[in-house]
Amino acid sequence: MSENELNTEQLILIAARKVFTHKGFDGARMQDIANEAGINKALLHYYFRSKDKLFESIFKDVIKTFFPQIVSVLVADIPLFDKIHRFTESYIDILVKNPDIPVFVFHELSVNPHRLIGNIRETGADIGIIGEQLRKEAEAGNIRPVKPEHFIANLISMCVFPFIARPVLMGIMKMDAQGFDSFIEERKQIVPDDIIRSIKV
Amino acid sequence: MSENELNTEQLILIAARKVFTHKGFDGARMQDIANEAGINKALLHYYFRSKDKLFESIFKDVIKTFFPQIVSVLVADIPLFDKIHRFTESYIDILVKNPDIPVFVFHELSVNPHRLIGNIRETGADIGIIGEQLRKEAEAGNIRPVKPEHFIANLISMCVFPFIARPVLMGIMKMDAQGFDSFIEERKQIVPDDIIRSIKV
DNA sequence: CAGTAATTTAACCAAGTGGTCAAAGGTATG
DNA sequence: CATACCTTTGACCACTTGGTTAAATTACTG
Repeated sequence: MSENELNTEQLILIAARKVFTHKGFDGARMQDIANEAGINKALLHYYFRSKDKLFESIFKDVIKTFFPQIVSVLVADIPLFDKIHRFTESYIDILVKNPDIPVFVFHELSVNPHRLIGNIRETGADIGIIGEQLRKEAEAGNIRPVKPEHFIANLISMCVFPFIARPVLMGIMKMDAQGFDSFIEERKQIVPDDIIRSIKV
Repeated sequence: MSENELNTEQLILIAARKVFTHKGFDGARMQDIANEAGINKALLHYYFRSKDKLFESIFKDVIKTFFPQIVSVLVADIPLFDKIHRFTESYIDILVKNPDIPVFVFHELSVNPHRLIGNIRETGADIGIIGEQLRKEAEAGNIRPVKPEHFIANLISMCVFPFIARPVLMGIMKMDAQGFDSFIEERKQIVPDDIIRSIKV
């Protein structure tokens, strides 16, 4: 077997991720996933015992590949304004490659909070470091004092929301798919600029 | 019959809205809705022919009661900075009363864009007026020139996103339900302030 | 109050769902 | 080649689903 050939388990995971993120847990059919993977439905139960178990694998995987990439920039030891620029750019890049993830995650979290919230907690995301950085910059007189909760909420909101509201934004702004892509590309500059303008003294 | 007594059709609509917005179309069961309304399942099909038809009623209704309230402020003939404050306050107020609506709408739109996008188009939301206002304010030297698409995207993002990401934000910011409410209340001031700071000359 | 129409119900149905299982096919090891 | 083990499959099952229907109940109307 060649190196780049995928084994059945990987094949299932890829197919399941595609179907679950597109249709959600309730909308996804085991048969859909089997078809997408080009295998028999019973094989899904052979590798993963149930739909729930399979879903949990996917959800865990999505969270574990998403959050750390984002958090790593936020807690990095680099100047604040650099950090804001880098965060925006890398976050939007990830989202361009995975545009369905936000709606998927937030919907599942909303429908089933108690069961899935643990996966978020486990990531150990912490705003302590960025809070400290904001405090120091304010003390040094580089920015005005800001609450880290709102700073982070603003930053993440402006990056993620357009991907969640894509069809609505395309509607009210009369953009086609290509127009939306340019719009997103522009935001890599606009978002950090506006954020920095809003915190500068 | 007293005035405040609801007829069966209204009863169904209220129950259906609750179940659909909580569980989504795929997760909602006709039996759930019947139970919630305290009626027989067959009655749902008597008043609304199918699950699809019932859902469409709810979705249309949600869109029609949501969008106009938001757009009306955006196109009102009031000074820009007032408008930003009023928009934020009224939008957040609506969201506090209907916290599940954003995730519901965006998920359904994401799972079934072709079928539902018409409901958005019909609202006739238009950013022309606010675009014009921004242009004039920039000409008058009150703000710097900004692209209306990004201005609106920023404004809406910062208002709506916290409601979409509520469980995640509560997790990383270590807030309980009450803490989240205060956080949202704070944003009525923070969001317009930050937006205005970002566009002032 | 009779009779007609609108409303509500319980029982039922066909299709689709997640899940099981025994058997077949494949692969490594002695 | 035999044997044991892992992988894959088609057929199947119990249960849930949206939806139907005929009968029962209620409301309206002359």
